[in-house]
Amino acid sequence: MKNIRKELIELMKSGYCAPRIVEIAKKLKEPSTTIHYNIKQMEKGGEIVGYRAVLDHKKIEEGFCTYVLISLSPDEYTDPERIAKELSKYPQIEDIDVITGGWEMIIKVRSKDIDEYYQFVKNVLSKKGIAKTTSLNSLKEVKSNYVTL
Amino acid sequence: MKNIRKELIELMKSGYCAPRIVEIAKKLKEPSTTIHYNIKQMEKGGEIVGYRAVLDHKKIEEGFCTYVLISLSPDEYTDPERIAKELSKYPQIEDIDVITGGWEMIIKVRSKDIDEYYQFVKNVLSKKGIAKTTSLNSLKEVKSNYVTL
DNA sequence: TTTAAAACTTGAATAATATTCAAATATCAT
DNA sequence: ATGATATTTGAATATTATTCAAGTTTTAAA
Repeated sequence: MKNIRKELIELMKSGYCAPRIVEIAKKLKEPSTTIHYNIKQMEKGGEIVGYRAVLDHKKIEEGFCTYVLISLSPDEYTDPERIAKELSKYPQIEDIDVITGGWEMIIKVRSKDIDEYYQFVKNVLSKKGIAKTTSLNSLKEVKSNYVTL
Repeated sequence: MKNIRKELIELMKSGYCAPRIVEIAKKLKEPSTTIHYNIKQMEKGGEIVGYRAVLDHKKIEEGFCTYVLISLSPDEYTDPERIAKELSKYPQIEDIDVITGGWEMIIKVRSKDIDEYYQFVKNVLSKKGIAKTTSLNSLKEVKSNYVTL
């Protein structure tokens, strides 16, 4: 056995997928060439950024999901995007938003378990510029990526 | 013109997409039938829930993104999933998690603008059982769905 | 260690789908 | 109104997914 499934999942997490033009055409009762044309236009226009698989993270060793509210140190207030972009390279992070309210940033992190998450906190969230973090751990994922689980 | 693009987007938000088996096979340098077999197995096993388009919400009239921290009233503590499941039917909500910490639930909501969001708050977040909400508005989406924007 | 069942891999053939093309139609800007 | 640009569409072609059957590996139990 080759155990390529981890690699498969990594690839399909953010690409290597495509729209099903014929199925959409049937659903909307339009010619498939019309659907094709419109989708290509939306890709060119940037409305559609890509295509990906929706995964059940409990089943792929990523069952530990945390939302982290992040407070930056005062000297970073002027450019929260700098730290946000630095964080974006970590594959464990699914979402990053700069926000209003009592914190400057929120991120969504996926790890195998609390031990792996602790490693992530030590390695990534200890960066200078990050003053304080509040971890909100997911007890039950009810809806993810518009899909009710 | 038919303006089917809204419908296209709604369909592709949570389905009507598929993996690109030949591309994956080339990338991993494996026969496409092997990739096909393994992906089908992961679909049957539930690791892969579906396939969807990743969208630039700023460009599709959904530029207003809010994370809402939700406190439930004490009599709902025993079953936070009941309200979570009720909320899951609203198409504006991308994610719902029951969480630990100072709140019982977090949701991610997409709307056109603050007016539309206000309608959502009035219509949806006024449900009995929800005691208090804290809205964290996204000022800048840096990473979404594992894709850096 | 042997053995049989189950799971996985793979190439060849086929079925299904995406893409290209060209012509017709509709929309837009002036 | 009018020319330019964008969209729709069917037919032809190119590409890709799927099925199938045979071989191989892994697993579990004696």
